[in-house]
Amino acid sequence: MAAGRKLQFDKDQALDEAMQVFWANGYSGTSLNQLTSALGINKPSLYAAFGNKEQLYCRALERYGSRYGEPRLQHLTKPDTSPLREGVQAYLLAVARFQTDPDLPGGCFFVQTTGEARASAMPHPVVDSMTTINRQTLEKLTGFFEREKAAGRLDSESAPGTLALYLMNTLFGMAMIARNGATFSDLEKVVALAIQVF
Amino acid sequence: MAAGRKLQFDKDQALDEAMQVFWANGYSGTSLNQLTSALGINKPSLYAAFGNKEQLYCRALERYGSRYGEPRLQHLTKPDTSPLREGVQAYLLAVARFQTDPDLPGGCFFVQTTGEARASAMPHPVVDSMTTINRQTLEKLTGFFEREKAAGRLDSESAPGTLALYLMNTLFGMAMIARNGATFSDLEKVVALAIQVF
DNA sequence: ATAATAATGTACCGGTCGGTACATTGATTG
DNA sequence: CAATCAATGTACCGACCGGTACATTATTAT
Repeated sequence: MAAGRKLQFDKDQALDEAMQVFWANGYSGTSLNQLTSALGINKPSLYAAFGNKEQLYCRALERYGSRYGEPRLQHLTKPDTSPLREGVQAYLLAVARFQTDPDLPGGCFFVQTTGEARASAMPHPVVDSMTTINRQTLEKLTGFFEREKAAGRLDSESAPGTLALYLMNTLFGMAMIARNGATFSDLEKVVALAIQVF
Repeated sequence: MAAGRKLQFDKDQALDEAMQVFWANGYSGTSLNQLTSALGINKPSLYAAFGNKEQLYCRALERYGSRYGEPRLQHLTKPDTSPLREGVQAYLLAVARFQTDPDLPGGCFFVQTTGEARASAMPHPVVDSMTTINRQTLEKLTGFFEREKAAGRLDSESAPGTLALYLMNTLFGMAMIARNGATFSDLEKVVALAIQVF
């Protein structure tokens, strides 16, 4: 083992905390003092562990994707035998769950970042990272509908890309009305209507 | 006429500029220097005309509502004889037009503000104002569906409040995917699917 | 003309921003 | 036991933040 003093905080836990602070307050709405007091460490420790504010934000984005984004996507592909509409419904409801979780900042960190991405105060690497994430998400959803269509389980005449865009629109909308205070029950009603399209 | 030097800028025009700067960069992402250079005036003039940053933001919200929000709402009620679905379509497409206008910051200023409203850096009066606007919008949409239902032009079995929430969800979603770079053509496809619910 | 009034330009205020230098503390290696 | 090395706490940096004091410039009323 390397010599020297040990880390006096849990790096993963600190990253989770930072993610929530950024999620709640945005990039330019979050100060280093907010971060250090939320993480319970001081600035030199934060900089030694994560680089700087911009790099910490990018790592928080990655953490959010692996912790909240990707796990829910599995609802789409898991039950291959059930109707398409049920898979989409399960996916949307799973997303609605954590978007309205009272222990979380509300909505979706990706959507928050997308909204802030055109601000001049947002560093370009963060914008690029967010753009890539959104493009990949749309591609994943498009691929899902393409496979469903090839399998003959897609009644709609719409193109897979169009269905993916509509689903993305629904997801983004849910994030914002959750941010505005909508409850899980509210989102349930929205989902019930939204899946009629499929 | 009152004595004293004349205003050397157009107040309405300056408010429009300020609205766009806030719309593009958010509350905490916008600095006074950005505002003064965009409006072409200096700080004392800005403060004499609009109070402070917080009050200017609230006036920008009002301006946005009267300039972009309310005019589009009339698409819902104007053609009382046409099918409900066509009215909703006309409304959504009119919204999609300015959300993707290349001369505007993209998306919806109200949605941007809603996303930032839970940030600790956001002044409470702004949050209250935004909360009221969103509540009133939902009430207007609910009232629309209630009247349509009373007139027997509503096929859906869903409650007016639920339909209003779904419409709001669609509007918020459109704002975010427009913010993410979606074109009017993209939003057209989303609208075509979204109105199938009605 | 001159007094009164209102908007402008400049220069500045205390406070906070993101980021860091440096000395100290604690753990490992020999 | 030093000697070494990494993480911490403190104290600070220049830059920018929102906001304002004050003198100057225009404009109107007397």
